[in-house]
Amino acid sequence: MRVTQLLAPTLREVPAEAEVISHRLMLRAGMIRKTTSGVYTYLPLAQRILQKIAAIVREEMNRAGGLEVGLPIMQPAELWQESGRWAVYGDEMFRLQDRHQRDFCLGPTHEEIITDLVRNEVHSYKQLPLLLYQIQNKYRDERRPRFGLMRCREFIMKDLYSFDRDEAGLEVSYQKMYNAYSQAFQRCGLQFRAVEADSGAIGGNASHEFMVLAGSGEALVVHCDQCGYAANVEKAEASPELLQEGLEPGALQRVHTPGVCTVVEVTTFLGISAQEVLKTLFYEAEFTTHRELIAVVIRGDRNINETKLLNRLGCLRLELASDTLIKKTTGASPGFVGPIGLKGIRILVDTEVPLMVQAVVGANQDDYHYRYADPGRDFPLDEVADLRMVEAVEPCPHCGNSLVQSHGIEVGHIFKLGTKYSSAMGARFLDEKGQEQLIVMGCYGIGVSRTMAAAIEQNYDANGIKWPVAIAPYHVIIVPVSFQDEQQRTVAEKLYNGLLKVGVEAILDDRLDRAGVKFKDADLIGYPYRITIGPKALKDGEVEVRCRITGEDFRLKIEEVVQWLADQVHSQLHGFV
RNA sequence: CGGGGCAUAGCUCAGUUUGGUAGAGCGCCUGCCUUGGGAGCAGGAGGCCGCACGUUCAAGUCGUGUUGCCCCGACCA
Repeated sequence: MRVTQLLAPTLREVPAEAEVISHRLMLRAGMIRKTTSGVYTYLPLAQRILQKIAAIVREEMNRAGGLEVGLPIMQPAELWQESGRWAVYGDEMFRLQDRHQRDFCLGPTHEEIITDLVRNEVHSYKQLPLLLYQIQNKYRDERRPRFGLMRCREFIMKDLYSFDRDEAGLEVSYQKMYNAYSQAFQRCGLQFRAVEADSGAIGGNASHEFMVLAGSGEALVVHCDQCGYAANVEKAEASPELLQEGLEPGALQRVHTPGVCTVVEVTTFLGISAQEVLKTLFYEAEFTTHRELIAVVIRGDRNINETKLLNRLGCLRLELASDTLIKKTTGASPGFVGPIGLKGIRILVDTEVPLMVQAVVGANQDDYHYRYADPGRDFPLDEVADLRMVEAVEPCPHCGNSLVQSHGIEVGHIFKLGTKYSSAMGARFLDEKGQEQLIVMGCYGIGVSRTMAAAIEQNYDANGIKWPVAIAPYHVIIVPVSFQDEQQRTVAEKLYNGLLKVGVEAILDDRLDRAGVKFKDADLIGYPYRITIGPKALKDGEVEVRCRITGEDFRLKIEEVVQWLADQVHSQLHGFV
C-alpha cells in the first residue's frame, strides 16, 4: 500500500466529542468516524485491524473445534417470546416491525436463534458436542453509548455457543474456550487476565471475564500473585477480618448522639474507629411477585457489594430505600437505624458482623445509638452472608497473601448456561438408551471492536498508538525523507518490494510532504516499525529503523534491513503459537 | 431515565452580553519555494450560524418549541 492511495485522514486537532484516549486516537489517526451516537464507520486502517483480530479469534475457535456459521441479525419476535426474553430484555433491544406489523429485533445476542437451529437439526447424542460460532455485528440500544468504540450500540462480536449432552461435557467445552480465549488474547499481544465473574441475569453457575489490563478500564479486578486467584470485585470473595477476638461482651448501653448521623460523625463523637461501628442499610428489593424491604448490616468501614446482595436475595432489582420509607418502618432517620428491635423485616448480615462483640449501632430512635451491641445476643443472626465489596488491599480468600487490585476492560466473557434455553425452547436429543435429554449449553463472547479499542488503551504514548505487531494495520512504514530525491525513492521502492516478498506488510509513504508530517502520521497511526530513508544514513549505504513500541533506533545496511525486519515481525507473529 | 453542557467552514473555536451585509487558526485547491519531527510566500474554494415558529424595519445574536451530540449519575446478556 502507498500512503497516497490510502484513505486515512489524520487530524491535527482533537475532535471535541472524544474524551477517551482510544476514541481520540482512532479519530485522529483517521481510523473511525462517528455516524451517529454509538455507531461508527470503520475506515480502511481500522478495518484491517478488526480483520486481524477476527482472524486470530477465528483461528483459535477453529482450533478448539468451533464451526463458523452466519446467523441473522434481524430476528423474529416469536423466538424471543419463546425464551421469555422478548418481555424481559426491555429498552436495550432494538425492535422493529415489517410492513405487516410483525415484530422483529436486531440481535443483541443469539441464544434464541442458535437454539432454534440446534433443536431443529440436532436429535442424537451422536451429533454432540457441538461448538458453533459467528463473528458479526450486534445491536444494543445502550442507555448511554460512550467511550468511543468501548460502549457502542452497534459493535462486532464473536459469539460461540456450546452444546453438550451433560454437565461434564459442558465442563470440557468451557475449558476449551477458556484456553482458546487465553491463546487468542495472548496472540493479539495484549496483557490480560482471566477473572472469575458474576454470571448476572444470564444465569448459570460459572463465568469468567477476560480483562485487558489498562488504567482506564471500567472494571475493577483483584488477583493474587501467590495462588493465582483472580476475580472481578463484583464477584471476589471477601474473607472476614477478625478484629475483636477475645474481647468480652459488655452491657448494652444507649447513648445520646444528637445530630450524629454518618459513620464518620459517630466515630468522631464517640472517639472510636469505623471498624467498631455497624451500619444498617435498607434496600427495596424487587421480586417477580412483590417488593420487599430488606435490612443489611455491615461493618462501618466496609461497602456493600450490591451484586452479591442481589444474587443472595434472588431478586430482579435492588434500590436503596427512601428516607421516608425507612422512617415509616423503623421510626428513625437513616443515620440512627440499627438491627436491634427491628420487627417484621428480613435482616441480612455480612460475615464480619458475627465476629464482633462490642459494636455501635443505631438505636432506631433519632439522636440515639447503642454501644456494646453484641451480634447474636442483641439482634438475630438468621442470615449471614458475604455481602461486602473487597477492598484495595486485603488478604486473598484462598491463600492469605495480599490481593492486588487493577483496572480492566472486559473483552471476553464465558458462561455456563446449562439448560436455560434448551428447556425454554425444547432443544433435546436422544441418548444411547433412547431417552430424551435436554442439551446443556454454554455461551462465549469476544468483543472484537472493543478489543481494538482496548489494545489502544493499553498501548499508546503522547505521539499516538503503539500497535502490537499481530494486530497492526501494517507492520512497517517506509518513510523517505524526500520522496522527490531519486536515490531515496529508488531505495524506498526496493525495500518496499523486498518486504512484500518476504511476507511483511509494508506501506510506503510516497507523499511529497515534508519529513515531519510523515513522521507525525506514522507515530499517530502506530505502525510497529518505521524505516527512514534519508541522506544521513544513505551515504553509508544504510537506513534507519525505529521500533514504535520500544522506541529503539537501529541503523542497518540496505541489503540487510528486509531480512532483519522479516525476522522481527515473524518472531512476534508466531512466537506464541 | 435524572442532572449539566454544547450546536457557526472539513477540524478547533471567536462572534451572542448591547440585534445592523459571516470571522480566525489549522485543513483543502492552484502556483512558487522547501524537504530529518505537523515549514514559508502568493492566490483561491468552502457557511440555510442544527431545525421550526415567533418578536423586529432588521435575528448567528432575543423568545418559544424541537432535534442531535457530549459529559456526570443511574443502568449495563
